[in-house]
Amino acid sequence: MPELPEVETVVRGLSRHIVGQKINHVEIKNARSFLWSTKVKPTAVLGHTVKSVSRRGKGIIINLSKDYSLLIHLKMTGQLIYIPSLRGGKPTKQSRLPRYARNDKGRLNFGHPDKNFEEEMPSKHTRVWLELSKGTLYFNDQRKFGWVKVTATKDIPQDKFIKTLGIEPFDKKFTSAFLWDAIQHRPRSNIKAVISDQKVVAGLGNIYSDEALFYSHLRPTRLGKTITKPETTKLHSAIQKVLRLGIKHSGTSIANYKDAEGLPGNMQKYLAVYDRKGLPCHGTCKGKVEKIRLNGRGTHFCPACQE
DNA sequence: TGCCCCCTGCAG
DNA sequence: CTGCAGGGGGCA
Repeated sequence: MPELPEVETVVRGLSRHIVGQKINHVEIKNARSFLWSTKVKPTAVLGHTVKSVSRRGKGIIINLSKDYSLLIHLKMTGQLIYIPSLRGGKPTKQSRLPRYARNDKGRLNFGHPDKNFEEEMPSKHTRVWLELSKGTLYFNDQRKFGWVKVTATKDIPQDKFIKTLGIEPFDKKFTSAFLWDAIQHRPRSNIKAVISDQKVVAGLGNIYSDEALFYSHLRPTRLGKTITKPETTKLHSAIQKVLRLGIKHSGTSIANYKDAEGLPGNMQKYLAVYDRKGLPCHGTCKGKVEKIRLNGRGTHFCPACQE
């Protein structure tokens, strides 16, 4: 369930490890996971070098030399994991990655709770992999919802996924006034639907929407037209607060999120309501977290302190 | 604007 | 074995 903090964590990890590396080979194990725009050939990326890695909403952009880019969406279960080439069972000097989770034998265990766990790469969920100069980048995706798309860099703004995205939550134009305006345009929608709409603000998914509403003391079911200006101001800062917290803790690993080094995030330990059904609210209200279904999504809130 | 679909794995 | 997990596209 990668949302903005998880995607940002992956992007930062990839930036550290794959920039400057050349793409030598692309292996496609699941055809539907690999797409290309009509203007480019799927082989266009071969022989090109990674210039930078960035993020737009929940989308990942790997910018290549010769003005090509890879646009990647992890959707629900996608992972982008970089493994350096091994020489004699040890990482080469230039590809050493001390942050990798290792088991007792010093083998990579991908942050698995079982110390002896060793996952094969490619795994049965690897849909695409890119062989780079010093290692391999694996795109794993259990549920096959995600994709890797080859595009010309100049066409990215017109890409059908990118062009629908709203404002970045850390853009200085994302103000409380902007959010107020968006809410006024959706008076009959519940507030959770507004803030998790990627066309409004890009990056909040189910987890961080529930968390932001908790910190702003707003019940997810509240209709847009009932939200006041002071509440909007609180919501605006809560959105930035929960996203920053998520990034600080390297994202939330509840199902299968892993960062670019195969390590899980820690944000699940700091969630106030998400995945805490029936547990006591962290506030002083003595309420218990409730879980309801809203907009077809599991929705968590504290009935005592969210009005 | 809300609901179904795309998929797979896992909890109940 | 059923239903749920939920990002986002597409459709009525």
